[in-house]
Amino acid sequence: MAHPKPPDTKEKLLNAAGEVFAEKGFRDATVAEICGRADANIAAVNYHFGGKEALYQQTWRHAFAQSIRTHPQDGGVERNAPPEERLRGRVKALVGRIVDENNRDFVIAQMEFANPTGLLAEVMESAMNPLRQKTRSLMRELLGPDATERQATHCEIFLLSMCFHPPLIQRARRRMKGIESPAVIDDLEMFTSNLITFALAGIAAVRDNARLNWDAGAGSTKAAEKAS
Amino acid sequence: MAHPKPPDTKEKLLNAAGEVFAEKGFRDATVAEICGRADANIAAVNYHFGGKEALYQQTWRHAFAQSIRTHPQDGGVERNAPPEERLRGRVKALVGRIVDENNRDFVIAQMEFANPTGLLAEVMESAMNPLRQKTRSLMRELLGPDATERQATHCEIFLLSMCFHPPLIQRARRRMKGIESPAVIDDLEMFTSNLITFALAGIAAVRDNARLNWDAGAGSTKAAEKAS
DNA sequence: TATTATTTAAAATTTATGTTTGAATCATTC
DNA sequence: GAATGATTCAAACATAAATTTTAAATAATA
Repeated sequence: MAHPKPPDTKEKLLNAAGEVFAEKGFRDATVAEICGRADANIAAVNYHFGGKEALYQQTWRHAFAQSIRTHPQDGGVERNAPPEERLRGRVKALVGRIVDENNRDFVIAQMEFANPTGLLAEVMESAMNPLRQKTRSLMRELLGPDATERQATHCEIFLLSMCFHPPLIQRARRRMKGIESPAVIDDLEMFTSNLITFALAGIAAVRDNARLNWDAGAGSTKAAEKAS
Repeated sequence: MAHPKPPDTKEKLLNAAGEVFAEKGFRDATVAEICGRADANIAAVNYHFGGKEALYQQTWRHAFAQSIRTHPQDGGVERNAPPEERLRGRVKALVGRIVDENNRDFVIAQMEFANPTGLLAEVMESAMNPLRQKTRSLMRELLGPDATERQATHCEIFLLSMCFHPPLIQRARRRMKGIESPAVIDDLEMFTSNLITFALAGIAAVRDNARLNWDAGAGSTKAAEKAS
């Protein structure tokens, strides 16, 4: 039935496609360039994947899987470690994964968020949901029982924001080489360290507010709103 | 010398261009559609702006200026108010500006960060620098004299991340209407309130670490590194 | 060797969009 | 109210590219 030793053209295409899509986005990437970088014929994409769109989806999946494999999500922290340590592990892993120069999936995901093609919606959702669920339950653990669902949502997005946004800015700065960059993340260890300090204190503060039954006391003192 | 009452075609073009560029990005936006939405002839862009690229730049400037005008940066807080209050004001203003459905400049800027055309690098830099300077000095005030330059940089980017990223996610969720969204920011007041609580505590924690002459004590206890 | 998988080069197909132009229209000025 | 210049218009221009298909050639297995 012909399963000739895979000449890994498919693999080469996935890697080349990762590069090109990450550099130019879906629309500006050309199959010609992808095939060029993969040392493959121009027809290879259609033969192996059936078209540019299918290649795009499989490329993201491939890149994400590889990226997760390289940077295990728990950051090497035991499952039964205290939540603060587990958070530290996850953040280290996440930031490390994003800052990795070989990362493709995050870069592509950013483009997709800013200017969606719609092709990755399901793929990304299904791939990222499990990760987000874990972050969420960890956050609930740290926030304690008094925090509202909304507060948990906010803290979760605050944390992820601090992991996602700085690398984005860093990449952008590098591309516009005109500006000698102060380098947002010049020492990853120190960056994540400050990030954890900042985040744990932030979470604690929100938790303390919750314990006092304020929904984060602003100028307007609103009555408590317990989880839905 | 012919200064006929301006039929504000130019203005209409800037607004239409704002819409279209924010929806599709520079490359996928067509002057045809822009002129269409502006009820102008297809040649109008070239007549008034000299080309699509020049229109893009002027559109961003226009959108940014209008956006800043609608949401004054200090959030209505007195210049001599305590720094915590001034921070609250700035964050409210910033988030309000970004979440505003009429906002174009932020959306365009995000695309530019994720997938740069290069056309807005200077424009954006010059427009946003003054704002960032103020945030920076405010941050130094809150961090006190013991914090390193790097810590100030990190805290600044943490704060901005929490302001920038959540609205981005929210917009993305809305576009992919397939998913009934938990709505990250359903109550702006409460969101900024939690954000401020979180951020002030985070800043305080980093400041306390700095006072102890640790550069944000991670596992590795590094010697203090005072500001450059 | 028969059969299938894969690669190749070239052509087919499809689709577009920014820009220009020269005439027509409008508004102002003298 | 003619002259002048700003603005608008419809149509064509010019340039361009990029995905997909095809049919033949090659390589690899059984």
